[in-house]
Amino acid sequence: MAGIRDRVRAEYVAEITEVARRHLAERGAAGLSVRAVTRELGMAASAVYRYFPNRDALLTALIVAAYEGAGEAAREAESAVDRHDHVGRWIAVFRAVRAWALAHPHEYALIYGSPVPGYAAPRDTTEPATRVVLLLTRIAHDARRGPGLAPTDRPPVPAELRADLVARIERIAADMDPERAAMLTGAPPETALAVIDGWTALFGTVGFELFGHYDNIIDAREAHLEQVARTTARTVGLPGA
Amino acid sequence: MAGIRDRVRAEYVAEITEVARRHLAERGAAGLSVRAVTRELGMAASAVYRYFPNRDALLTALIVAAYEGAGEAAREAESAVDRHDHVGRWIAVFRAVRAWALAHPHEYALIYGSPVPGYAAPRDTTEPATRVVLLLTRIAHDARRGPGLAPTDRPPVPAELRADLVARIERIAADMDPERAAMLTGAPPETALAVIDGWTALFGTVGFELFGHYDNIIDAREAHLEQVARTTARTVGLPGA
DNA sequence: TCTAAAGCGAGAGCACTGTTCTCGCACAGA
DNA sequence: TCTGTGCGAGAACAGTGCTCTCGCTTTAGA
Repeated sequence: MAGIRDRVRAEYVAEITEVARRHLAERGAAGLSVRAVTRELGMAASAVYRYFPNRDALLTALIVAAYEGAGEAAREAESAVDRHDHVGRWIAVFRAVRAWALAHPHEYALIYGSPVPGYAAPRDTTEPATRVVLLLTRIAHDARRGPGLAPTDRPPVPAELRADLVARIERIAADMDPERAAMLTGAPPETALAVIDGWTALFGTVGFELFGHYDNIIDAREAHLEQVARTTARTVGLPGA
Repeated sequence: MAGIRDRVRAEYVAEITEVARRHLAERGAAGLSVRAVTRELGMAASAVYRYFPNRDALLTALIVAAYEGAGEAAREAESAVDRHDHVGRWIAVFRAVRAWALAHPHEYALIYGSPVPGYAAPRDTTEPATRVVLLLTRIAHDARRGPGLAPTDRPPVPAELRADLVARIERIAADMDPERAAMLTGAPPETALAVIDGWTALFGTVGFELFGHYDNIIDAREAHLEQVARTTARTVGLPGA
């Protein structure tokens, strides 16, 4: 039975996380101080250790929240587009991720910049981290099942990479419900690779913009990101791209 | 006149930077402590402030060193390839950057992960940061001047992005010596865009590998990066890709 | 060559950090 | 109603970046 104490506890965890999230948004991960968070909440610094074992655990909670925020922004934007307009859905995901990143730069940096706590991502973060790439995979899957994917002009995939992709896809699909698994196993590895590379191009481009690597090189940031979206959509073979 | 004092001073700066670089490589940017550095050098913590105004300035020196290390690794690998093998040179750059990143993960994270000091990159870092993209640009330029670039299957570049690219290229070329400027102004903006996107794909892919985003998704990392190199080389239009 | 100025290293000190420990208090469950 | 557990507060520790002052050394100029 979830007693009163558990309820209060969950509320406290949420409260601490929310204040920490705001501090992160304002000052960045390096400037996130558990003492400052507790100060704002009017509690002793040591009290937070009843809820989070250490600062890294607090950061991990923020990492999960950030992945969910980005994934949710992408999902929402994509779902607003006509489901038969596959290119439109693909571009919507790109736009939404960029918009989310610009609105939450520190949270973006936390999840797609240098991993700050340690090197091994905690287990809890792996599932929300895959949301966007799964969304892109679903779009490719829908296009393949519908009008079909257009032939693409890509270098042949070497055997080693091909075998690796097939093996990985099967292992991931094995842990999924059948409906989602079919989304993965149905497509040829070339398509999976194109989706992965499109996903990488999305975050690579947004990251380069956000971290200043395009300063003095590209000014039309939005137009550029959309061009990257169109180019990767064509590489995947989305019809009409 | 460069007095003895200036010489000693330069040596001290180099010594501090070197120890700091080693600490960075071992413990990462977050674990870089100026006190620890001075301790190892047997000097008082306050003494370092005679050479660097603050910790961020020390980090900036390390950022410059890291950019130079990555750029030098790329340049060296590229120069070892037959200059007429444009695809080979392109792939060599990709391989070299990845190898450097794997060998220097914390330094890679410092320059291509989240910007840790502030948001505006110090002036000194902008020049070394462009080395790799300039190298890729030169390869495309050499191919265009030699056998010519193959036609590529890309979505048309919208007018806004096109105009921005042309304007940016001219502004950058205006600050260069004529020989290097020709490398930029000669090519159509489509080629420049393909090079920029290839550069982005390179660091996006390497970053995703290094920061764990490919965990459980791609295992054949080297083969994948080379596939990305081939794909981007084809998008640029390098003959034979 | 002598002197004033500038550069320098050491040390103390400040305000801050994450984290641990101990102490009472309050409350949930038997 | 009693008791053990969970909890918050506060002190304490080791560490951080950084500033300031104090003498000493080296430099530059008259």
